[in-house]
Parts: sequence; structure tokens; C-alpha cells
Amino acid sequence: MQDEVLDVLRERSGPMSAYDVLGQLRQDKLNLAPPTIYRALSSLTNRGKVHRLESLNAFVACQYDDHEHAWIMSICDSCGAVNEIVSPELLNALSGVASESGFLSTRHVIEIYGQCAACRAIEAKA
Amino acid sequence: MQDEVLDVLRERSGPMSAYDVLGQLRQDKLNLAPPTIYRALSSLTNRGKVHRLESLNAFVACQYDDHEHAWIMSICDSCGAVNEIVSPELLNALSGVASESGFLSTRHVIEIYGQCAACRAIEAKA
DNA sequence: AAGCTTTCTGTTATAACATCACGTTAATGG
DNA sequence: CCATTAACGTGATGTTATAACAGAAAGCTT
Repeated sequence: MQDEVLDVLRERSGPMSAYDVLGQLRQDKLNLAPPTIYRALSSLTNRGKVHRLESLNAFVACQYDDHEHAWIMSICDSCGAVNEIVSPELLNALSGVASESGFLSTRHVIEIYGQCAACRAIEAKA
Repeated sequence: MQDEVLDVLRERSGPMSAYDVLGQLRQDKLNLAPPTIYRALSSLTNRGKVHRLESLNAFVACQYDDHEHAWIMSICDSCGAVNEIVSPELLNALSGVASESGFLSTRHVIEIYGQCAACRAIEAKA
């Protein structure tokens, strides 16, 4: 089940809600229900194969198959494209800022909204 | 209505869901319905009086009454306390990292999970 | 004051996201 | 073979958020 969910997410460039995934997989498997999808998504996110976009209640396949890492997501307001940014320095800086008030960080949620390079180019032409 | 919602959020130190707020206010005003609360919360967040915690689907009163600013939230896994961190430098750094791939940032969602100073102190004693 | 617009609120219903609780099946290993 | 565990199926429910439309209050214009 995890593999099937991951395949669906990989076929799609953008984020999908759990119910989007459910809709796709129901084309083959009728009777598929939300808990099944959520279980698979939960395992996949734990394994780092899928990331959850907290501010969208949606999921995307990880762009980097091979590694353990923390991530920063950029989300284009125009086209919805999501991109994964890896920057340990920035995450360290963030932990540093938090630690100024004695806070010990364990997990970061960073989601940046704006306009991607492609959409900026289109808009510049128009 | 905005004032009443804001008062409720200020009385509470931690985050509240829209329905938590609704529950509080229903003690006085029966018949209060979700859209009323969501409208008030929407105006308050637009005005910067309230911040939304995207990863919790919850809301907190802004800790800084007086100003326009972007914010970073720290959230304690142990006690649930939320703290607002202001760091324009870090936000600039974040925009900078995103711009390396041509992305133009307009809004940042930054939520850090971990353990606050108070909870760390308690744990250290034990 | 009458009529108009604007803004906020009330109300019902429903959409969208997520989990609980329990039962069944299938593989694992003693 | 049987106990255990892990994954999945199933139905119901819980939680978060919005759509669509109606009504009331406040301010403006004439």
C-alpha cells in the first residue's frame, strides 16, 4: 500500500491531499477507505519518503530519494509547484535563534510562499 | 466579535482551535456558529492581532500588540506553550536561500517544535 | 425621514481533513 | 500447530473549514 501511494505522489508534480490520493487509488481498488491511506502516508512520512505540507494539509513525494535530511519547502502561489530546499546552515541558524530563549529545537516546519522562477518569467513577459 | 475572540485568545496562554474559541463564547452566546468565529479569526489574522499555527490548525494572540512583523513560532512538545520570535535577519536569510533557485518569497511559515526552557529545567531536575 | 449601500452577523448545510474501534487476514517464529 | 504481530478492511465518527443566503445595524445621500 505504501508503494502504491508513493507511486501516485510521484506521478504528480504538485501536492496532493490524502483524499486526492484516495480518489486516484479508488480507480483500481474500490472499497479503499481513508484510514488505509492515512496509515500509508504516516509510514511514508516517518520514513522520509513523503513530506507533509502543514500549511496545505497536503503531501508530496520527497525529491531526494536517498538521504536523511531536514527540509524547507517553497510553494508557488501561481502554479502550486513545490520545491524542496536543503540548507543545514539555515536550520542551524534557526535553532540558534530559538535557543536564545532557552528553547531546544527538535523539528522544524518551514514553508515559504511566493512565486517560482518559471512563473516570474511568464509574468515578466506579459 | 473580533474583540471577544481576541479576549478569549489572550486569556489563554496556549493555542486554541477555532472550535475551542467557539466553545468558550457559546457559554455566553448560545447559537454562535462556526462561520462567525472563522470570520473574526480571519480579520484578526489579517490585522496581525492573531497568528495561525499552520501545523496545529490553531490560533494564538500576537504577543506584540503594536507592530507589523513577520514571525517565527516555537512550540513546546511538553507543555504546549507557544512563543513568538522576531528575527528579520533569519527571514532574510531564508528568502535568500529560496532566491538561489529563482524563487521570490512573500510569506514565511516557520514553526519550531522542541522543548521550552521551563520544561527543560524540570526535566533536568528529575 | 426615505432610500441606498456597506458591513457585519445569523443560520443551515455541507465540504474537507483525520481518526477511532474493531474485525479479519496473513506472515513470522516458537 | 498455535501464538503473536503487523497490515489492512470497514463503518462510524470526530475535527476543521467554508458555501450560500438571509437579516439587521450603521452611515450617507438626497
